[in-house]
Amino acid sequence: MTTRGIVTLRGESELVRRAGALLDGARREFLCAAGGPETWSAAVRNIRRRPVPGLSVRKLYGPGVFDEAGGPELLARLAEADVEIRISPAPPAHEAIVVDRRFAVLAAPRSAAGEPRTYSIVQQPDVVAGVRALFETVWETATDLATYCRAPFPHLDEAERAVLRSLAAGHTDETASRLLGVSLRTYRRRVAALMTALGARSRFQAGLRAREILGRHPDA
Amino acid sequence: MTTRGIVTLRGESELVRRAGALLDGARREFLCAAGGPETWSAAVRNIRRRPVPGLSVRKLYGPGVFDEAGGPELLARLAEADVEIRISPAPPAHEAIVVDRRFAVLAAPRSAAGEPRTYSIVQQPDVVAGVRALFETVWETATDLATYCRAPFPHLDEAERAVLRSLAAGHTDETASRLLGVSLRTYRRRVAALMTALGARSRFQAGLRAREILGRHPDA
DNA sequence: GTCGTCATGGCACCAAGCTGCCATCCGTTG
DNA sequence: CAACGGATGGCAGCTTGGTGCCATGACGAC
Repeated sequence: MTTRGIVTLRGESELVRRAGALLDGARREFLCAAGGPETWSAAVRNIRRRPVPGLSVRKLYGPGVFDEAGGPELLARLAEADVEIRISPAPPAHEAIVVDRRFAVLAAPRSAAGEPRTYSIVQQPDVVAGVRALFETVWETATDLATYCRAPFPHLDEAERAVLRSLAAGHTDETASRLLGVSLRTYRRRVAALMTALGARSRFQAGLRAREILGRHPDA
Repeated sequence: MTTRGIVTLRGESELVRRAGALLDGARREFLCAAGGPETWSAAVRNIRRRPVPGLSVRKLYGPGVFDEAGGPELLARLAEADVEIRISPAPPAHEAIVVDRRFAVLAAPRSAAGEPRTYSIVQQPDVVAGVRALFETVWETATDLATYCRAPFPHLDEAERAVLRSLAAGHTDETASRLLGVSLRTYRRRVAALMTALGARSRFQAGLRAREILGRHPDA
């Protein structure tokens, strides 16, 4: 049995001061998961500005990035800088960074007002590998930014979700409309509206997009 | 800045001996991510046998569980024991356990023959929360076992994936068949076969299922 | 060679889905 | 009250999808 340490830093300023060089030293891989653009303040975001040849940078966001101030701008800048970006319907609640499979930075939840947020840096190989593996798994099921931009996750109201559930259940329009207690015509109108909202040209595409939006549990 | 430790154990026997009681002490939540059933040997799996009232147990596997020996049996046993199970198309490459939001166990990759595998136990709150958040994100996009059992991810050959891509692209059957260089009749036949393989009753359902199987990148 | 099997493609027909048009029934506004 | 916008439902007609039937051609087994 061996023991190795975790370094916990208090506040972003300390993070930048003490880990900035570390983050900036990424050579092969830089993975970052966050809910929105505000996650790492400008100070943190500004480290790692210079492009590094051979460095693969991947950022994972929630659908909220676009809603927050500065989100679209940030994404545009990142996309230009050869950063791979994907959107996950369920954003990670805590931010995480993994660099070169060597270390991981994990952010604590936003703390009470005034209290500085803490950031923990791990170097232990099993832990870094474990965090990285989870990141990869989420990455695999997330949507590429370009795809997302073509048709961002729309906000669906309850009626629209009901239609979606009917479709997911595999009913014909006939039975689905009866189950929902509306006419066939209305049901079809709603399906059409839904497909427009999803930016889908076929019901198959609508199915694809629906799964992205709802996660895998449209019946929930 | 503070430092807190990680405990690394060598081999499952040491894990069971030293962390068995810890794992067994789960009171509220027990999360486990693994590629297949062989992940934790019988010794590890046997701890935590007694049902604990109020304890929520969630297990996340890859599609490989069913292929490995003992997989279906294990799942059947777990399902009976009120364990929530979901299947992710991209299984986590490293196993992870999070207990009561208090600590996480992360397994190293399978080591060379003879070498005991190592397991690292973390208690630092930020790290545990970070690992847990990533688990949750994967969980959200994974498929419930019951759903999966109704139609497990089939193995698709290249022709079938080509059809799938066409559908995902939103082409009509007419254009899709031309693009694939086959007749309309043949294309439709293939779509029908695909839907059967996917266990889908409508193209919408096929879309849902397709996304589950391919992750979110059918075009790749 | 002759089978049998299998994937293909053409044809036809039916079922399902899509949508334009119009009438109706709200609830709101003036 | 009338006027309006918005959601609804019925109808009709067109497009798309789904499938049974049969003919053809490729391939391997016999």
